[in-house]
Amino acid sequence: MIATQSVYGMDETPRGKLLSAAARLFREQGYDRTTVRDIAAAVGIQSGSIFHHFASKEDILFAVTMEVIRFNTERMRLATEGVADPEQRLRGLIRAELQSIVGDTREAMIVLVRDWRCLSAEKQKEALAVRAVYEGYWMEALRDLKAQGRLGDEDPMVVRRLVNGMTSWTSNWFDASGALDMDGLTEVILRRVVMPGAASQ
Amino acid sequence: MIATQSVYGMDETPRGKLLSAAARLFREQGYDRTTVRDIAAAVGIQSGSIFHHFASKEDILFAVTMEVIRFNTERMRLATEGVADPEQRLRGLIRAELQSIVGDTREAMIVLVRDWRCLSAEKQKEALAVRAVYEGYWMEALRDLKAQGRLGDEDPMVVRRLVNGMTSWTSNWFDASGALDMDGLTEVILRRVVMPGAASQ
Amino acid sequence: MIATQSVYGMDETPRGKLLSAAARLFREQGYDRTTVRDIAAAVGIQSGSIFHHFASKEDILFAVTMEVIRFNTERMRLATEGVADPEQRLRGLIRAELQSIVGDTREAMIVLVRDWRCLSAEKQKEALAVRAVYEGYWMEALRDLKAQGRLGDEDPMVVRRLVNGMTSWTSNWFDASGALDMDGLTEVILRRVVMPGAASQ
Amino acid sequence: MIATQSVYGMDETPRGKLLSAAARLFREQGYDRTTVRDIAAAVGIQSGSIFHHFASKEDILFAVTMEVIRFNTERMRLATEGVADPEQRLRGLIRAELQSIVGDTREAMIVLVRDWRCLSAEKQKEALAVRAVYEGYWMEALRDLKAQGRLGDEDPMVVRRLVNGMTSWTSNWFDASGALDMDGLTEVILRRVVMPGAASQ
DNA sequence: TATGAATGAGGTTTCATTCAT
DNA sequence: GATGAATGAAACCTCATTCAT
Repeated sequence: MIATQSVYGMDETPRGKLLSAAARLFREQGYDRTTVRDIAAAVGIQSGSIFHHFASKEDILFAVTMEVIRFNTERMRLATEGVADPEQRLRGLIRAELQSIVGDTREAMIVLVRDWRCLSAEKQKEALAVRAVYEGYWMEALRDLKAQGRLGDEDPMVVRRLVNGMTSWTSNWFDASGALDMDGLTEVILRRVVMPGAASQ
Repeated sequence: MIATQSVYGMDETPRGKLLSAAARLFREQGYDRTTVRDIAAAVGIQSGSIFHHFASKEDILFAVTMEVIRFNTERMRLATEGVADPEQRLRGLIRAELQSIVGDTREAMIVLVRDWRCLSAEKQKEALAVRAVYEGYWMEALRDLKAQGRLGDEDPMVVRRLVNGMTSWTSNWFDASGALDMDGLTEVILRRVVMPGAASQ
Repeated sequence: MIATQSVYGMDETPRGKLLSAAARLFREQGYDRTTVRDIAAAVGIQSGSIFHHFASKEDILFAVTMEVIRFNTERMRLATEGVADPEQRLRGLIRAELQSIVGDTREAMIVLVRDWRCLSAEKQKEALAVRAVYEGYWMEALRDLKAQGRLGDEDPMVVRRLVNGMTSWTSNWFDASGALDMDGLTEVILRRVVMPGAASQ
Repeated sequence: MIATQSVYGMDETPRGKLLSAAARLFREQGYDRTTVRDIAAAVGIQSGSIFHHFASKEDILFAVTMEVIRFNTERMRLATEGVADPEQRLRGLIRAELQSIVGDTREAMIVLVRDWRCLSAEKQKEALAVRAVYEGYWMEALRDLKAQGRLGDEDPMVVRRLVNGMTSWTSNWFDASGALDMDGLTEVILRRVVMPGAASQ
């Protein structure tokens, strides 16, 4: 269930190495405080050379954003495809979203949320279009769950937002080496969503 | 239950007006992208004059941070004081935290979360010390609730973090003019925490 | 007849000193090859300080352009006002234009012609509007001269352009310390315009 | 009388295409604002490949300069050879110079005048040496004309410079599709030079 | 010959902060 | 307290040129 391949485009090419380094630096220092010299130094080239790969600093942020959205959208697809039971699908989505936020794409996800506003309006729009597919997987599972009466009276959209809040916030506190592991946390969050007494898979 | 007084220190004094303007600008543009000239212009003075009120730009961010933490800590105190039933206390805390995030201290709360890292390590530490009181109210209520068996098997600390995620994230989506109002949302969140079948207020 | 006051705006203020230095450097090296550091160094300030006086490097070029157009337009006005005879007016205009090109505003005039294209389209338009008054003095004199039959069959507009070519080009060859002085050259050019046998002043 | 062959060296070879493209771009944007990438893109190669044809960017400007000087010097030779009457020779020279400035070598001639200073002192000297032949044709004709008394008291050298100004400036205003064509303009300029009452062709 | 990634110096501009008035 | 010119470090980005392939 856990994606093990590396993020698309963050490979061993010069461009891929730049993206990985940029994601890490953006996460550590924030987009505005990371200089192109920082990024260049992290991969061992001169700052001017960056502009053979990206048109501007913002373009690097955009690339990081798009790669991580695409990668995690694909992860959501894999987490739900062929799974009939909506609760099971929801479990997969929560688990996958946690994985993206505290696991392999951790750096880029934090950047995505925090430095979103550093993208121009056009680029935000472009990224949102891709992001819509991602949210589609969630809404489909939650609506199915509601149809089965396992969401009580709650609005699936509101539930999605509350879950999104719970998962996003884990970047501020979750410690993989602590007592609670990712599977355990997945179940805790799932219990916040699915009605306990209700019928199941 | 809703605090109506203005945030301490964000009054009609020159200093207070600077803080209000800074909070708004920081929220709109981010701390790094807001210049001291922007802030000065917003209150009708010259940029050099700001340094008669604050030692540095970072000091303005720190002041905004401290004011909002102190103000909201006081709000938590008021929301719980004299309330015996832990569920009722929790309801008050959720309601108050939502108020702080999407209501009167909205601007500063977003800044607090997003631009936290722009504070020096020392200032972060100082702010965290004050913040501890705030978190104390939450943990007390949750532990009492657990003692009553109304939290199931969940770890109160984990629950607090999930709730914090849910409330914080509302800044990204909650619309006060929508179908769901703040009291309604309070109940939805409360239901994610308190066991349904269990005895109550 | 010769203007002796200094060019408006190129005075002893910081801004004025910057404009004089910029005009000289632009003339010597061209606009593109002159750096703001060059200009700043020429007046003994740091490069960043330039931007308290001008919004951009192009703005400096624009200021030089506008000052010299305004100054020389005023010079044309003085050269013709109260002079009834059109040949005499034309003599004054030629003399004044030579003065502007090889005399006191020499630096800026060369810049005006050569680096004109470095101005944005909007700024070019704005400068041209002011320049129109300048050309008005010429056309008025030449049309009066034609009405007196002292221009033969020539089109006054074409004559103006040929004169403008002759005067502008002097910046490439005229040597004030040579055998031909400015008054002498004025007469030579005037003879290229006014029909010899015709009646005169 | 009008040269119809293309400028030497600006042929269909890679080098020739580069020179044509460079002349056009230099004219449109100025030498300093034209990048080697612009030039390379205009002929469909990569910027690095330019340096197989020219040692440096300045070398391209120098080549454009030399080609156009050589080509127009040859045009002057053809315009005067075998013509005995000096006025007739002068007419040919004016016509040929206009042709070079507003006709076939328009782009390069504007560059020659405007970006002359972008050449190193050595290259300027080398180009001037070739240019001397060109000016020789003019001085010969004007001295002969003076010897015939058809230049009045004017200094032939000064007259040459005034004519040069008139012809050069046409690049700023002459419109081949206007009422005045190149032959008409030739006569207007010629009348500025040759004494009217004097004997002629 | 052609490519295209890389260089590295240098360009314009920004901006928090200082300080004489 | 307020001003506003000045600082000076540092930011993003450009671009002629090189060179391994």
